[in-house]
Amino acid sequence: MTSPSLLPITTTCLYSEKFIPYYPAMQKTARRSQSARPPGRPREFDMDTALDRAVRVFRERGYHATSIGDLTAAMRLATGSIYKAFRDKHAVFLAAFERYTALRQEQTRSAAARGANGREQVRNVLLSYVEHSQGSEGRRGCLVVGSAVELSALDPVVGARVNAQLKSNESFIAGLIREGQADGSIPRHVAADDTARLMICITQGLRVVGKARLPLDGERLVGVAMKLLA
Amino acid sequence: MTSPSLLPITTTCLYSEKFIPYYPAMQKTARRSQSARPPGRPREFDMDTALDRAVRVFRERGYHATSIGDLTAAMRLATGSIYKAFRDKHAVFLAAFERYTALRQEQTRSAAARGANGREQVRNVLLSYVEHSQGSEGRRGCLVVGSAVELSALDPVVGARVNAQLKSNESFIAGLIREGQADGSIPRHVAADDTARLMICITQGLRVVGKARLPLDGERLVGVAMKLLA
DNA sequence: CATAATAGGGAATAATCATTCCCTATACTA
DNA sequence: TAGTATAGGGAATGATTATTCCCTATTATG
Repeated sequence: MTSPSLLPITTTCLYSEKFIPYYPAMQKTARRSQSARPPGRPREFDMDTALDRAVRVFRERGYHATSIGDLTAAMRLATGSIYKAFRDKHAVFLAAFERYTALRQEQTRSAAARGANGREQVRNVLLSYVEHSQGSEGRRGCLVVGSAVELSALDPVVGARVNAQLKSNESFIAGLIREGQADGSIPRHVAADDTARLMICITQGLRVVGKARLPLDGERLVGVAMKLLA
Repeated sequence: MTSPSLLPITTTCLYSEKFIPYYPAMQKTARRSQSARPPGRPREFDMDTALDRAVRVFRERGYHATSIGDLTAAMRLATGSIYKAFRDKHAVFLAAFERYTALRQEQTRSAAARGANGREQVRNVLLSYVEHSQGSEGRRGCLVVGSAVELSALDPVVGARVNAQLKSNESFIAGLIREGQADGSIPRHVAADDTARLMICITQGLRVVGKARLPLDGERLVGVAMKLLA
């Protein structure tokens, strides 16, 4: 969100050597504009917008079925330009993954924030997941689930990222449960960690089921799921 | 299981024109051995064993990342032989999918059968899913989940199969819940269909989480999940 | 026993893919 | 204003892919 996405596409690969936090490009361009000559045609390119479009393609087609041609079309960047901004296809994917998780995390946190107490916050998170797993958005799929299934086992870099993301989501939910126990909206005897892990299974499962076009009724499903907090 | 897997690899593509139930090869070879001349070298090939090996590769690598080379190595069949037995890679995948779901269905039903009443049967099904989602078996992944995520959206044939499989699993669980309500082990007020759909989400989510190498404790997770039948 | 038919294999092919290379138009510097 | 560095583009490349084609060893039949 608060990222400097307006950047020129440099000659040396910008994104992802070891994939430093968000955009290592920042430091690089900053450093260059001091010491060396300024660039030729800085036609301010919105890399976040391009990445959003890459996210969309990767969500729909997965990693292997997405060709560089698909990416050039979606990102509106020529082949050479993609390879100047990213080391390779894998680096584009990693940047898209990072972008996707950042956006999703924000959506989930803000859904939680709309709840008055811990219980309501968990409920809102689950409802948000159902909504995102439904309809056209659901059919587009989740990049975390997609990466877990398609790449996790054979790509250690993606595997680690998926694992970290799931753990982060899980501890977020566990935190909400503990909040609920503190504010009295969730009984003390609820096992926060086990329940959070099961809820992560539910959220990830919702994405699978939504992608397979089974209809999902938020009120009904979450109504049943809230029994887990009884 | 009860399928005639010992078959020669015929000249005309055996499996999957429109993918007739299990092995259309049966009728074909039978018909030929009557009218025309008998074959050259019928070195009884166990196609089910070959398919099991294909299943393994597809589960580990997914569809797109599995090359014909991977399949020849795994199935111990030369390129030409694969293309004599199947129309194309897609047909191999469909046959592997069918084989996988048949085996899994059997495992799930027999897990359920070990329960004394409806409640115990649901419990056993969930426990069975956790076990299969764990460890090396879990990391190998589920072909239904993999197909849902990687192919469902763009491949209508696979999409329909995945959808049907999920619905079948769901109605199996709904049936168990209703049995439990009949035998008194599950309260009447439990919404069978909604609960079954949520449980399908749990099972599919377990496969995602298991593939991402999060540890899964069967007793704890299922213990929490059984609250859904309260 | 000779013959014909074909199962199974693997080299050849054609398409597609990721990646590299180089060109051109631009805009800042000197 | 002339010079130059380079952003962005797109053709060329080499690797990999799915698929086809054809060869060979085998065996039931006449």
